[in-house]
Amino acid sequence: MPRKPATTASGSSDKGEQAPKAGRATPKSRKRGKAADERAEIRRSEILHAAFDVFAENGFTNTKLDEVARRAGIAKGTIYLYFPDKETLFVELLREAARPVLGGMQLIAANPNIPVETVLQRIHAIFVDEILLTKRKHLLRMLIQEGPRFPAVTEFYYRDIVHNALVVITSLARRGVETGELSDDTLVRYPQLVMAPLLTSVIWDALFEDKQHLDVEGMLAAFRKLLLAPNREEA
Amino acid sequence: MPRKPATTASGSSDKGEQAPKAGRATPKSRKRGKAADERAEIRRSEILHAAFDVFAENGFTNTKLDEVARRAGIAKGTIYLYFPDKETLFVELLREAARPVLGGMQLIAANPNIPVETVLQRIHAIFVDEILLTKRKHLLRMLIQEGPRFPAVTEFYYRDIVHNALVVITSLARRGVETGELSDDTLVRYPQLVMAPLLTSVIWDALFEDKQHLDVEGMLAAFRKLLLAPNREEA
DNA sequence: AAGTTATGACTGACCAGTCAGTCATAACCA
DNA sequence: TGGTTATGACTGACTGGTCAGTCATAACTT
Repeated sequence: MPRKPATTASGSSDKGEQAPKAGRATPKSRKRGKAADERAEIRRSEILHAAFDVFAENGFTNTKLDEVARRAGIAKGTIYLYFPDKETLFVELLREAARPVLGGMQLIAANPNIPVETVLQRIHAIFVDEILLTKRKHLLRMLIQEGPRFPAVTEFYYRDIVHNALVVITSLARRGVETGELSDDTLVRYPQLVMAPLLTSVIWDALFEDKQHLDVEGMLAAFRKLLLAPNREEA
Repeated sequence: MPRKPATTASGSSDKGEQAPKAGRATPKSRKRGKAADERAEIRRSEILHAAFDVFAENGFTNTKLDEVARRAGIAKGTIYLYFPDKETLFVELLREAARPVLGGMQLIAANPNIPVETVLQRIHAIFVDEILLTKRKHLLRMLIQEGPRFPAVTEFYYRDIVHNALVVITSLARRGVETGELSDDTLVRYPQLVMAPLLTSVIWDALFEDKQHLDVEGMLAAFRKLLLAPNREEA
């Protein structure tokens, strides 16, 4: 919950002002040339980068903007030149973090006629490389917990990531059924299943990996085999 | 005038006392009869019940003990007569919440020689009934996010729930392999797979259910079929 | 110099945890 | 039994510390 503003009883200098809570707050570069614009963009991403680390480590509420500023090597006030408030910084961060996964997804979607097994493998690989092996896994955990508090975030993730992924998987599954690579229409009806072991991996990694190792690659491979194997005839 | 001095001889009875931060803090009912002990137990569970709701709705950090007190219909101070601090209240709550699942697990473990399919079905059913269809699903999401901050919690959950479940599933899988109900040893090597669609369901429910309905029972059934079906021969 | 960007001390809301004091009930007394 | 005292569960105003967001001022750019 965004804490109340500090309502300083200062001068009455509000005259319309910014529309409430509307995206970008980058220093208004009216006359700035590309040099300054570039610098601003760099600043912005420096802040996002620092924010990424801190949010991933501490979650939304436990992240202090003082800490973000410290890690970015700037003063706290500077953050507010680039983002209107903590929540927006958080949302932008999640948007940013989604990019590589989204990109990978689209890349896969653009390439039809590759064996179903290969595509599944690639989907799993993207997830492992871009999430499980990076700090993004912590953002994912955050999303799981905090998502409901930020409708804009879940909306974005559903529309731009989840829906896309499911479409890709579903059409893939359809093809698999037609070509006989898949034994039934389970994946067509429940494409979410493809992501299930991935989510499980992230959760296991965060909570229990120190107690018992989980061979994620192995599990994913075994899982794909389950999905594919139409029939396992003995010799 | 804030707070009278009036030095009542109240707090002069400390002699060793409990070690700091160690479990129970129930009002020391030394001479109280069962009536009072009972009342204390009721109070305790009233607090836990209120805390359950509030923690489930808001997560750890966003839960205000003032709110817990309000919902329990008591004063905030009273909470501290039963729990030493917020964290302990939280941990006890999670312990309490784990019981039914743990119980169901043990029940299943105690009954060997039931078809593998049935056992899997029961494991899924317990999870659905006791977690997905209750507010416990929110606690589970919380655990996913906050777990790493509370080692005592993950330790407890691993030892008492997860490990148990995996043992049950593993031995079940072994039996399945022997009897031929399972086509290979995937589940023996990766028993975590059984839980994967369940976790996915909880996450989907929290984030995307309002955007797209997921038929959990159907997905679980389809998934079990994948696990079992050793071969799907056409007629 | 004029305008833009950066700073960090400051403000006020917020909240976990405390403790002096209250009061219903139990225990004791005549 | 009726009256008195002791008990301790309960209360909620209060403290100390935290932190999002502000703004007067400084530093830099052009």
